[in-house]
Amino acid sequence: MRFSNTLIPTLRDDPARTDVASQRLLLRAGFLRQLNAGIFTWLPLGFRVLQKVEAIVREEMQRINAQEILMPFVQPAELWQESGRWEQMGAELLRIQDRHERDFCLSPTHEEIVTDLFRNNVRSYRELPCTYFHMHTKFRDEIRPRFGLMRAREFIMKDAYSFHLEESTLDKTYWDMYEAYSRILDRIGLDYRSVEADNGLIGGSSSHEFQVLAEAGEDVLAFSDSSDYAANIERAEARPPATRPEAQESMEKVHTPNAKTIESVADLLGLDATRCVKTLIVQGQESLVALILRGDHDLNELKAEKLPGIRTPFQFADPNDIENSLNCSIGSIGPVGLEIPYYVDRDAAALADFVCGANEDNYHYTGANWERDAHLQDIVDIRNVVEGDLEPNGTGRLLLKRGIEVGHIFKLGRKYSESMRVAIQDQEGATIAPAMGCYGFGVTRTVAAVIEQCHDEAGILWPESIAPAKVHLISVGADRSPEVGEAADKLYQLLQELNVEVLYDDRAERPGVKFADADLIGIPHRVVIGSRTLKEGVLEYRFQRNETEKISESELKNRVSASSIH
RNA sequence: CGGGAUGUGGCGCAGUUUGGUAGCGCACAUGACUGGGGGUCAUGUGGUCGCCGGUUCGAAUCCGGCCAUCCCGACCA
Repeated sequence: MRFSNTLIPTLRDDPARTDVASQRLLLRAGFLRQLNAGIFTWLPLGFRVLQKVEAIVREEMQRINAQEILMPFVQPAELWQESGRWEQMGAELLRIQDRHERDFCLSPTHEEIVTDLFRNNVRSYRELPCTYFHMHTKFRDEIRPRFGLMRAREFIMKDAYSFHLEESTLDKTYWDMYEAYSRILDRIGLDYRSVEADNGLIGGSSSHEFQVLAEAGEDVLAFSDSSDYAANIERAEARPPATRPEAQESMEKVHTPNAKTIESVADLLGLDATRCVKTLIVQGQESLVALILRGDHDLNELKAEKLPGIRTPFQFADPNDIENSLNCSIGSIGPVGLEIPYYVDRDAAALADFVCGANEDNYHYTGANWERDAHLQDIVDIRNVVEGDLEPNGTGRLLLKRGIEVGHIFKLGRKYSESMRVAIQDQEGATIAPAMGCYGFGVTRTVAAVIEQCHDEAGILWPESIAPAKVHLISVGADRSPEVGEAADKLYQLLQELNVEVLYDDRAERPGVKFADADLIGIPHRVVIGSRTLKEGVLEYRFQRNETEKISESELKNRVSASSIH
């Protein structure tokens, strides 16, 4: 690949309004261009990286005997109506019509198509279990595309789907997939964690996300400092607190003018927020419902949404409705004498002598105690864990980190096979709907995740596994010294003969420009040929941002081929 | 959808308050000098100022409408 013959429009300045490293560097280094909100063109260098990621994913899918197919991007509405998702999906599903005014959608995922494929073509239990995958463009009309590739509307995902007669094989495929994802990320060279994840509305018994650790990540993950426990904060749990201490104080009503937040109440009373209780009012199915948490804790809406009697989707109550039914405003609510049903978080339930709203504006109680002053039932876990919490089994403490979700595997169960009437006969001739698993891996997002983890001030630092080329060959001063040009051409030739991918910067640019572009592009091995080193009969070599060395041509072969084993 | 911002050559920006017919840096082209970390000088090319309408003798600038992109909140690979 000759630089002079390749579209690599590097930018001297940072593009405007890009505060995520991956987006900034992909644009600056000439890998990617944005066409529209969340829609991108991959330029030659970027496309090569993409293909490398795809190749690794493909190999690992083949290793676990998944069969590669390619399903359509434009899909008829009928299948989506059959599964019920045509109605459920909302605006995220981009709907279009053909010339006959028939409804179609751009595929955000392929459960319907693969299920239809399966029911029309697989007849016997003997063919199960089986797994199909493809790597294809997806379109999700995200409410807010952002962070470049990390939340694009059009993106490439590897999605795999498995079909099973019995749970045991689903379980096996699930863990095969788990191993495959781990291998993919190991091979790329990413620092990642697999975490227990929320299954969302799909349900099922098990779900894991593969999260690449990065500050720019949109997810928060909780890890134990001394065990394997790791979970998305959406579902992470802390060990429940020990038993509640005995009541010491008697309850008193105190005047707390204008103290409407936990912080201001705690300040006013000279107490820590951990001694207070906060009462949030949300929409229930029949009436308003209160959720009671310790003052310093945050509500986890996903956990709350799953409680009986809470309306889905989760919604906080309207402040006017609260005033009307409780006769006091949001900052003054508390469990004592509260006339609507309530749930108490485990940590709030373990408090004694606490402070809470008096259900009367500008008043709070101090020294309140459960059972004596407010009834206590429905003790639940509805808070987000915080750093330092004990992990669920109590052996270590939780740490929080941010991550980019690049993979998600889960067991679908029979949601699609039942709604779409898939029937397979088992050995006894009984007709059953197969269990399914689905396994997504964000290919384009992974490219962004790699850059988030592998870059410095000067540019990208590609791991060798997915770098657009192995060697960046730079000629310096070839335009006025023909020997330099000849030597560089010759080395370019040689490397190609050795099957080493090389980007050859043969432009008549000043050295500074070439070096700056090379730093930006981030190909791991850099070789410079100029009149100085040519005279000495050596090559100037640098690996990533290491010190420059002078090495021989045969040594270069060693360095480059040694690194190709991974 | 709610809140905030921005749209001016390929990129980054000024000009808008106070209307007078578009400018700077980079990039690009040509030439000279220079020659190992984005060099210097000279001469050039390139813009319906997001779109539509209005006010005005005259609009990038004022008014109205629309569109797009970006940032903060709910979605997800």
